[in-house]
Amino acid sequence: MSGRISDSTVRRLSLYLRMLRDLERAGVEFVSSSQLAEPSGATSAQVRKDLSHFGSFGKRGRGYSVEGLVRALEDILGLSRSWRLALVGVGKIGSALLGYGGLAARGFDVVAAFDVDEAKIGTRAHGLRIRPMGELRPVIAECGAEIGVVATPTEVAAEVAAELERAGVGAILNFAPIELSEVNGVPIRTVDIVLELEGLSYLMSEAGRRTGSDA
Amino acid sequence: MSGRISDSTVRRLSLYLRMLRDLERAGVEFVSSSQLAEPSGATSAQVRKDLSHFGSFGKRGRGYSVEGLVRALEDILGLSRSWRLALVGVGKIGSALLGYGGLAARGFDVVAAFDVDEAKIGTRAHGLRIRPMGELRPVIAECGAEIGVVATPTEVAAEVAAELERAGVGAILNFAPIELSEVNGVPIRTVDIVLELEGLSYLMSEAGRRTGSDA
DNA sequence: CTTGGTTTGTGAAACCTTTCACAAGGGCGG
DNA sequence: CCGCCCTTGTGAAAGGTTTCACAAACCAAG
Repeated sequence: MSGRISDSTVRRLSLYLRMLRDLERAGVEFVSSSQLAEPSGATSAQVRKDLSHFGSFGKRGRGYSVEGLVRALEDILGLSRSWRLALVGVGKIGSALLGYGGLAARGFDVVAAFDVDEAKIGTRAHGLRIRPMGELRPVIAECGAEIGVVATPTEVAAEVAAELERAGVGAILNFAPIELSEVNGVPIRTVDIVLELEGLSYLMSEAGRRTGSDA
Repeated sequence: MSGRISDSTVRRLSLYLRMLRDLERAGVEFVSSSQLAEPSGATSAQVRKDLSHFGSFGKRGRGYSVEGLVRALEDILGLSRSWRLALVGVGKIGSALLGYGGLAARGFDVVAAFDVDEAKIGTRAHGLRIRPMGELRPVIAECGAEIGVVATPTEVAAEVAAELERAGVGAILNFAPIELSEVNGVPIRTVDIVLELEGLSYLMSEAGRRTGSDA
């Protein structure tokens, strides 16, 4: 067991955990790998392989204890604790994040928000005071935020990410449509809506080319 | 050349195109695969392989014509036209999308918006009238939207996606934290912020385990 | 026209992920 | 306690993606 775990495996673990929590709430006690596989579009073998990287959690002939596996996955994914987020850029996307209750509900608390806009600084957005960029380092140090969120215009995203790293965050979530390069081992995930739309555009064009070209 | 193109290849093509457009704006005429590779974190060989699936676009010894490759990639990705989006759910995320100019700037126009909330229906958000869910089918048919955007609560996301499919969209972008299964060949991309954060949580916990466990 | 420096396009190799298939183990009814 | 059915955990096989490495092609200079 163990080794380097692929991104896709970790993604699936999150999906398994989601389903397991639903099952736990529903009072189910045991679940099989094939039941677990269904909602994430995986196969039962994949579920078992994914889990086998971390240990042996099931009972042969019986399946997995829902409660046991929930705890195990929370441990593996680092979700038995909550994480503090520092948001940079309180524009459209930043505000939406602040107002999105789903984050706090899943253990991701936005504890600080920053912006360059003088008009916004000092005001409150969803109960959080917006601070000037100059305070980024001390405030992050003080409140102990572990994850930085970049919700700024593209032009300054790289600079902001670097500043967040210097401020000591352990990971960065980026919403700007730019590929930020991970440095100092601080992992970065980019959520790029335009990229997703372009992927769909490709698939639709491709489909059109296949069915429509022989007219 | 050609065959089934992987998701990751298509993602990279989008990134190449972004860089190429910058270069075109800057007046650069030729670019090599290694220059093109840098910002997306790919290798020069990967750039060449990615492009080779679609044809032969470069000149040996010289590189790629920036303008030529921009046009070629726009064609491949289906971006020489613009696409119409129909948004379902004008809550936090939906509003942020409506207000985000980056979409229209890149050829993705939101042409219709729907919600169940009686208080919102009939009002305007960023210049677009919000319509009741009951009008979804006729309105989508009328305005010819090709892409449906699901920005609803998780509980109704699957139902909404199915309804969008029935209304005739060719692809779906989903913001609800649920894995929607593609049916009838209508591709679905999910943007799942919590999943990304959990991925970061895993990496940070892993890093902590490695460096911190031998204390 | 020839030579030298450069970069593409591409098979082959290396690497990584997913699927297969089955032995090993566990529970339950009798 | 025994035998049957079920499901896990896992090597091996298959399938896919990335990297390597080099011949073929192009440009420019002489």
